[in-house]
Order: sequence, then C-alpha cells, then structure tokens
Amino acid sequence: MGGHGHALETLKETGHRLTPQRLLVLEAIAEGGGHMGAEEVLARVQKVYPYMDISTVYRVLGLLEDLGLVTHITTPEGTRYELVRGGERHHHMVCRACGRTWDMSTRFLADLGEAVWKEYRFRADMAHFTLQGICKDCLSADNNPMSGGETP
Amino acid sequence: MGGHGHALETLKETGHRLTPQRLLVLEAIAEGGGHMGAEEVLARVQKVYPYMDISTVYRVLGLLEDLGLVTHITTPEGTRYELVRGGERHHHMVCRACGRTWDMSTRFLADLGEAVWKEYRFRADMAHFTLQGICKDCLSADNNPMSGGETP
DNA sequence: GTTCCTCTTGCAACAGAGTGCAATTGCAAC
DNA sequence: GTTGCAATTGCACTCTGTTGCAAGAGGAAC
Repeated sequence: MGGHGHALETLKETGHRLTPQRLLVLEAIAEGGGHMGAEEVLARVQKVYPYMDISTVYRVLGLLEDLGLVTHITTPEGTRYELVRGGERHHHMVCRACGRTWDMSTRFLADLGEAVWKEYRFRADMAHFTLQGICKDCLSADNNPMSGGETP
Repeated sequence: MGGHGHALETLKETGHRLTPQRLLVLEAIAEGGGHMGAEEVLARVQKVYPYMDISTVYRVLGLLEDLGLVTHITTPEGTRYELVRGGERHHHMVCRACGRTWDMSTRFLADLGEAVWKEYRFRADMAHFTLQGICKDCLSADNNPMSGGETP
C-alpha cells in the first residue's frame, strides 16, 4: 500500500484508534506525494468513502501533525500538508508569482535560530517555517524589480 | 490628534479620498500603539462611528498597507496591524506561550535573505516576517523542554 | 459473541478574512 | 452653492478553518 511506513504503529502506540478515516487520510497524503491542501485530501478520500467530512480531515491532519507524522506549511494559496518521511527534514520557499514550493536546507534556519537565541534568548520554532518571495524562474521570466528592495 | 504624521498627505498625494472611515482607522491604530487585530480596530472606530463595517476596516488597512503607512504580521492569535513609523524598521518574534510580540533587528533576516539568494537564487520577501517560538520570560517561568528539539 | 465505555465522527453552526455589487459620497469643476 | 461622476462604503455572501454536540463505533474485558 501507500508509503506511510510506521504511521499505524505510532497511532496505536500513542493510544489512538485505528479508524478507516485515519487510514484513508494517511493513504491520501502518502499517495499525493507533494504538498496537498485539506480540500484535496478530502476529494481523494471521498473517491473511496463519500461520507468523509472536511472537519474530520482537519482533525485527523491535526492529530497526525501532533504525532509528528505530517507537517503543514502556509502558502499564499492556503495551508498545505505533507507526510514527514524519515530523516529528510527541510524547510520551504513559496514563490509569490507562480505559487510553486521549493525545498530549502535546514542549515540556513539553524543559523538564524542560533543568532536569535544568542541575541534575545528567544527560542525560535522553525517547524512550520516558510519563506515567501520570487523564485529564480519567475525572476528571469519577467525582470521583476520588486518594489521596496527588501534584499540588498 | 493621533500620531499618524504624514499619513493624510500621503493619501491625498496618491489620489485617494480623505473619508471619515479612513481617518478613524488611522486614528485607531495610531492611538492603539502596539499591534492590533482588525476586530479591535473596528471596536475602537465604532465607539465614534457605530456604522463602521468590518469589511471597510479590512479594505482601509489594505490600502494603508499598500501605501506603506501600515504593516501587518501573522501571529497564532491572528493577523495584527501596526503603524509604520519613520525609519524604525524591525521584524517580529511572537511567543507561543504568552502571545506577546517582540521586536527583532532586521540584521538577522538580511543575513538569511542573502544566504538563500546565493544558494538558490530565490529572492525572499521579508516584509511580513514573523518568527514563532518561546520568549525568555516563558522559558524561565516553566522550564519548557520544547519537544522536537528544533534549535541545536 | 456481547457488553460497555470512551474516543471519534458527521453535521451544523461559527469566526476571521475577503469580494461583488448597488447605493452613497468626496470633491473637482462649474 | 450645485452638479456630476468615479471612488468608496455597507451589505450580503463566499471561502477556509474550527468548534459544540449528539450519534456512532473501536476495541478491551468478559
């Protein structure tokens, strides 16, 4: 089946029930691969189980996220969910122009987190970090001058 | 009156009308000082002008933001607006525990933006950047171990 | 296989944010 | 002081995400 590895065990071990709705949500995001919206998860599940409700999708995604099986990022197009696959941690860059999501190494944020900790004793939580901006494709496509000049 | 300096001139210069609703929103955020939600702006305005509508608040805040007179940040408690006061640019750190907002020097993000540009040719937009985490007060209050260990 | 109890679900209702449109109004020209 | 008209407002509605609650179901104990 899907690619949701040890997810079922994690659910049982933490004392949660193995309901069809949870299995279906897990399968949907595993098959979907990339970053999916709640509405897309709902659509996929409803192909198999038409009674699925959007509120259940949100609750199941929330639970899976609490268990560390799923993460979400916030894009201008709304919240997107993705399966956490062992080890391959990364952050995201979302292009304001084309809407695509790019992966970013954790290295950059580790540096930022450390700097902020040293200066302010603020323990930054990078879990759902998303950088907004313009990707290289869109930059070269139209020579966008980006009013405001945020980057030196 | 309030502390909204050259805001009125900016509105006129850019060919926008000086409506009572706009003046009231401007006064509200100027008097409010810190970071206010749209609902709080509405409440303040309605003390003087009870017919004010929430959609107008959003549209006026959007306009003021386009003109660079106001910025918004996104916190776990929702979107917050603040008056842009000459020169003193900064970013924000929001504490997940107490909800307070702290200012952060632009320096840290400038470094991040440059690093990401060099590596990925992604032009990051830091305008509405907000770092989430736990502030030093809440860290010392209860010795929160922060499951997940995001900061090394 | 039944029973029981708590966890989950589906539904409906709600909150925050934003949009389309007809009615209203600021204000420039007279 | 009037007039005219585009910019703006208020209302109703949409869209995403969340919550309260009664009905339903997983699964441990028997």
